[in-house]
Amino acid sequence: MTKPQAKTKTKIQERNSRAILEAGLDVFSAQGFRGATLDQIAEAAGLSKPNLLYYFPSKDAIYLALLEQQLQTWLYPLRAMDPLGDPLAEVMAYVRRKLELSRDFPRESRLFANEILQGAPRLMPEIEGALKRLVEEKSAILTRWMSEGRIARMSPVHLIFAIWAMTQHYADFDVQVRAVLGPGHDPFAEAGSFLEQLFRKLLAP
Amino acid sequence: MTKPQAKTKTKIQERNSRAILEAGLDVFSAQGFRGATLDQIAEAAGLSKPNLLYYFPSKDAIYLALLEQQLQTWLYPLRAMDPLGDPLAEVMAYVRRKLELSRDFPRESRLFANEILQGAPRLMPEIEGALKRLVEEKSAILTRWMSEGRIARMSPVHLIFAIWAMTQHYADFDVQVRAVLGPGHDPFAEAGSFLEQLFRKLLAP
DNA sequence: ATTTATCTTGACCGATTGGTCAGGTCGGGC
DNA sequence: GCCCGACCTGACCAATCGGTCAAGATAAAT
Repeated sequence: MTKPQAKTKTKIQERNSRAILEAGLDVFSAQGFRGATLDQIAEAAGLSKPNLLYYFPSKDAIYLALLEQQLQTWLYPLRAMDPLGDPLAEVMAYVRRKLELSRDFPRESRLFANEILQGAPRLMPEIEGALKRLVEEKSAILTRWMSEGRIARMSPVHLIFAIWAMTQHYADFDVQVRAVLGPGHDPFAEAGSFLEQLFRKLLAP
Repeated sequence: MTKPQAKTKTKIQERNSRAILEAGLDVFSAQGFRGATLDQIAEAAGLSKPNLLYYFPSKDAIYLALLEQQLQTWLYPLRAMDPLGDPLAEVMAYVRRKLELSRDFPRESRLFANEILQGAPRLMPEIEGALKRLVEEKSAILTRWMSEGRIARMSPVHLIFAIWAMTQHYADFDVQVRAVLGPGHDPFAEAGSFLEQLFRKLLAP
């Protein structure tokens, strides 16, 4: 009777919802929220606009569903940093995983970049809440490792910022990176060994 | 008889063109090209929309004028890197100047970030031309310094990318940086000493 | 086979978009 | 005072925006 619910989805609901989110990711990540249009998303999803609005009540709902859906994936690598592991190995693994995310999910990276660039109007609660707590938790671990002399002493939060900045740069500014490098380069492979070198040197006590 | 030309501007032309570009910078940097509207720009400039279009023929023209106007300022710090100077001091000075640009001109930084995020449709010629040549020129200098053993050996282009990524991060993702740091922090001051430490250690031969 | 809930669409709506235009106002030179 | 070009505006336009709706097509359950 009512609009499709999350529970007990039919095959068609499953397929079309997925197609809409996939199309929305394409369009929102490339144009930002305001720049994207329902017509673009509908066409990319292979649906008519009214049919698209049969599955999601509004443009806003699609966008919010995308942000929510991708946030956990995006934070996972930092969550995975193990307080019991070897400090250098843990940080390097984080850098590597974050760069892999940039390489394999550049649209998701640009989706967040667009949102934050425009003041994070819809993501601010998550940033001030879950993200801030996660950074504080991992900062405490980094600080402990530093005071134990296992990695060099520095601001742990700005270390995390540096990892974010440099890995996401290769996703968000991909066209600039490729244009400046010119043909015959593999940006992500080169970035991998460059960042390996950079952080290994930086973290050495 | 014709529309106002660049040459022999009247006082009013001077004042209104400036107000439009200032307002356009505000709106375009906050909303991106597609998200910005002429009404928003006109209101921010204190002009009516038809009057705004008396000074610039189109939305596109305002946007292009802004990109062009700011590009030189944005590239200047890299241009200023002196091949005859002390390698470490020159690179550190570049980092410092780039961070100052992020601090003092965050709107300009976000304007470019928005443009490149969306595939640099209007800036690609400049990126492939002037910017690429500039990076190649400075990369050659960095490479020479490295082979002379004056700074550590690494990919010079990715070193430049790292400087861009980390300094612009503090402008483009300002709201995230402040939200995660919480109150009682001066992001740019902290970033200054963090980046000083990072690059000094990285560049040490 | 018929009912019933799910799925899909063309036509449409008011609001907003970038942009036009005819005509009005203003200020400085004569 | 008058004139002329620079400056400014209300009214308007076609296109596009996010979203609605009634009715038709399709599939699933009985």
